Amino acid sequence: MRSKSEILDLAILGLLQEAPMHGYELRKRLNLLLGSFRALSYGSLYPALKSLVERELIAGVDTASPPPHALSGKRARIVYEMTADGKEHLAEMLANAGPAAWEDEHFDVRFAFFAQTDAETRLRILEGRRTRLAERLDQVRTSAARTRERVDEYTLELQRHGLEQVEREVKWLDGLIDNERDTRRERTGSGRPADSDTQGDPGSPQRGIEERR
Amino acid sequence: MRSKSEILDLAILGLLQEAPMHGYELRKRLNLLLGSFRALSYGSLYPALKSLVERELIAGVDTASPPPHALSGKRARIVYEMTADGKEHLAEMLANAGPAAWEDEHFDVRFAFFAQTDAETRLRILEGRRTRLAERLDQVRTSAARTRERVDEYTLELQRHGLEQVEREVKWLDGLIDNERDTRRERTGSGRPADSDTQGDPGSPQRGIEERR
DNA sequence: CTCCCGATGTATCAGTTCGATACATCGGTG
DNA sequence: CACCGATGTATCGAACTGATACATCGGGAG
Repeated sequence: MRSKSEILDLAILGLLQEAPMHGYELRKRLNLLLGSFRALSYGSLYPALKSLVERELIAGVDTASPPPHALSGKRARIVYEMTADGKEHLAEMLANAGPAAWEDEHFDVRFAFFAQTDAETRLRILEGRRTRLAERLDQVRTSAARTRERVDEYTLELQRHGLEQVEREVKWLDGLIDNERDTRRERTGSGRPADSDTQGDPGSPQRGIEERR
Repeated sequence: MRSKSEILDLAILGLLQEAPMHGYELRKRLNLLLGSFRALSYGSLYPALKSLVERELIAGVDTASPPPHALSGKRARIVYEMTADGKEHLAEMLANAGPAAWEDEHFDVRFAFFAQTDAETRLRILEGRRTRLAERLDQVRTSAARTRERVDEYTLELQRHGLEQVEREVKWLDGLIDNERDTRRERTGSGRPADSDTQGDPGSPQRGIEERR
C-alpha cells in the first residue's frame, strides 16, 4: 500500500532536489536512474505528483499561463519544484533507514540518492541489504537441496544462475561496505589511509565521495 | 492485460503436467521455480485457476467430498489436474515462441519448461532473449554516455553494476546457445542412431551442477 | 512552403495484481 | 490439552500497469 508510493515520493523529491522538472522528463530520468529498465508508468507518476502537490511538498508551475505579456513561444508544460516542506520531508526520509529500505524495490532508489545520505545511514542500508540477500540465499539453497532430485536440468540451471546473480550482488555489496568503512576511518582520523584496492576491479566507487553541502 | 495471465497459465499448466497439485503447493513450487523470490499472491493464483477450470484446461477435484464411504481423515483440499484439452493447449504454448517469450517476465518461465520444449523453439527463445538484452545494453550505454557528467558517483556505480549484471546474463545465454547448437549438431551430424532419445534432456547446461556447501 | 511524422508532453481509465486478512484444520511440543 | 506454526482455501480494497486520447513541437521530404 504505502511501500510503492512512499518510495516513489522519495524518488521524485530526490530528483527535484537536483533541479526542477516536468513530468515527462521526470519519468525519463527516473527510468534510467534505476539501472536500466523498470518502466514507471504515467498512471503512477501523475497521481504521485498530484498527491505531493496537495501535501505541499512540491509546487507545480505552469510555464504557459503566467506570462500574459511575453508571448513565450514555449509549449505548455508544468514544471515542478520543491517547497521548503518538501526539502525537510526529503531529508527526513533520507535519514531514516527502516527495514523496508533494503527490500528489492526500495534499495535501488535509496542507493541512487546516497550522495545526499549521511555516511551512517549509508552503511546501515548497505549492511541491511547484505543481510537480506544472505538470508534469501540461505533460504533458496535449503529448499533447493530438498528438491534437488526432482527437477530437470534446465530448472536446475535456472536456479543455479539465479543463485549466482545474488552471490555476485553480495560481493558487490561487500566491496561497497568496505569502501564506506575506509572512508569513515579516514575521516575519523586514524593513520592508515588503507590505500590500494585489493583487486583491480572491485568496481566500487573510488574514494572521494565527500559530502558537499 | 493478457501478458501476465497468459504466462501464469503456462506456468500452472507446466507444473500440473508433472503432477496434480493443489493451490498452496502450486504456489510454493511456482515461487521457488522462478529463481528465488518473486512472490506470486493468491489474489492472482486463484482467479487464474478458476479461469483455467472454466475453460476446461484443468479440472479441480475436491479430495474431501468424493468418498462418502471411506472416512478419509484427510483435510479438505482441491487437487487440480490437467485435461486433454489442457495438455493440447500447453503443447501449443510451448511450441509457440512469440516475441513476448523473451521479455523479462516470460523468459524465466519459458526457460523453466525447456525440458518440455523442442530444440528448435529453445534456440529461438534463447537467441531472442539475447538480442533483447543486447538491445537494452546498447540503449542504456548510449543514454548513459549522454548523462555521464551530470550524475554523482553512486548513481554511476549503480548503473555500472546494472550494466554488468546484464552483460553477465548475455554471457550466460551465449553459453547456453552454444550448448544447444552442439547438441543439435551431434544429432543432425554423423550417423549415430544410438543417441536417439525421444525428447531432449540431453544437451542442457553441463557446467552448472557443482557442490553446494 | 507545407505536410507529415516521430518525439515531447499531460492526462485518464479499465483491467490486473498485490498485500492483508479471514477462516479453518493439522501436527507437534511442553 | 492448550498453544502455535505450518498448511490450506478464499476474498477485498488499494495500488499499479498498459493502453489510449489528445495536443504541440521540430525537422526532413517533396
